[in-house]
Amino acid sequence: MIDPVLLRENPDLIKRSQELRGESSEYVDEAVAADAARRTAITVFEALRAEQNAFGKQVAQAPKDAKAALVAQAQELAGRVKAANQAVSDAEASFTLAVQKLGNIVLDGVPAGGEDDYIVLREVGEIPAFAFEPRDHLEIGELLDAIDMPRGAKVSGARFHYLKGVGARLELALMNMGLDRAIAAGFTPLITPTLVRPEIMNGTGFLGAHADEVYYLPEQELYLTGTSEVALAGYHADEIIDVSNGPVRYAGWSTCYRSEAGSHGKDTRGIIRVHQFNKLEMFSYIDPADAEAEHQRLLAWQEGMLQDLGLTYRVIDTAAGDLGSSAARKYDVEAWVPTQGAYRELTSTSNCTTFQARRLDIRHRTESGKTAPVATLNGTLATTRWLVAILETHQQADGSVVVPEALRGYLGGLERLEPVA
RNA sequence: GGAGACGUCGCAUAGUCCGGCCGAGUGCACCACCCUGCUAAGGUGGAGUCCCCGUAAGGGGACCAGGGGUUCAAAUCCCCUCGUCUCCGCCA
Repeated sequence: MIDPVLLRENPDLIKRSQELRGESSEYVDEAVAADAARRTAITVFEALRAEQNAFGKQVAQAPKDAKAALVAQAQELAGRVKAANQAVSDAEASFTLAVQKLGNIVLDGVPAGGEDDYIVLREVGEIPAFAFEPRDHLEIGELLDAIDMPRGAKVSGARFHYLKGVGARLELALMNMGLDRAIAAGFTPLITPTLVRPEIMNGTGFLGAHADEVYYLPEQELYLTGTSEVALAGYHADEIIDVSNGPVRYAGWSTCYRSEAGSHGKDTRGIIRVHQFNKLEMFSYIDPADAEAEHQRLLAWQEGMLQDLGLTYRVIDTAAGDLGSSAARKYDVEAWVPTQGAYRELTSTSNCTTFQARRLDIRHRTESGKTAPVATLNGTLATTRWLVAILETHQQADGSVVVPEALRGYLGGLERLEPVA
């Protein structure tokens, strides 16, 4: 949620941000008006309530014979208080509705525009060349008996898969490698719930633009999370946490569920886009002043993973219109996928500044002793999709795959994945 | 699934039966000062969160798990939801 004080005092700043996102700046005016209406309603109600409170004391102290008359008088006042109270509730609901239409304020330097207006910050590594016709990840996965799509479909439907044998081991190895690095960097591992209550799902902002991609269990009113970010952000909801000695960092390990509504026909082959996958997610709660530096650190850890896995990648600064409502800036690291001849997103790291924390009511105590919202940041350290780039990049003519050195320790020293005869 | 108990200001509790003097007492912990010369105790004071008005000083409102209701008035009475605990049943 946008800072209401900022909305009041500097609506133009928010309008500029909305324009960068390609969204209506009229929402800002609506929110400002709703805020004014809300405050007026509060003032009216509080004056009446003060009167009622004073009256109540009189009634309590009045001698018995005078009480009846006073009570009769108070009844009329009570009616007005009730109406004013209802007016406040209505005005607050309208304000919330209006302000929730506003996305986080985009940081300086974020490119304007939509999905295709990203800026490439850097390309790292050589585009791999093959002396043979490279196989795509699914073909390799099947040669290795590592990925089983047909049985995934039989049991659960399209976009479900089994990871088997070295495939299963490879994913666990990758996750463990990420986890070890996260721990070394000061992250506390956290295996999170993947079913969450509506208020948490809403608080993290995923019921906005992503609402149709979210699985929902109406019977028990629970949402399946598409990323552990939801449970990680919700972890400290309604709390005042101590970030005076540096960020509070968690590495969340969870299965993720995405319905992928609206992406029919896209990436239907293999495990690039599936309904269920695993992910290791970094999450930081931090003093807002340090958020941008932390964002760079998260990005560096992500890049370190890609580099040590021998993957070729580029880093993009996502355009404002492609940010998602909570993020003020987002970097994607995209790995080269040889058979697609394209970079595909493997990680994403977002700086949500205080937007998400304000919505979830996560605060810290500033030096002056006041409370203020913290900043939250998140970034992917490993996911199932990485197997695509690893398998394709390190494949050999005979169908085997060389295991990147950094991963071998997590596979019992295995240096090469061999096709199953 | 059945039966019951409970949810109060960091922690522990009082208050709820019999509504107003309770935004709320006490203990511990905390902060400041004082006292004491010894490793701990004593004294005084302070301190919650959120919001509104105000340049400010200050004033006002809300908050007793959450929501709704009764009432002139609700921590206290009624209903619902959530959570915790105990017992029984069930358990791939």
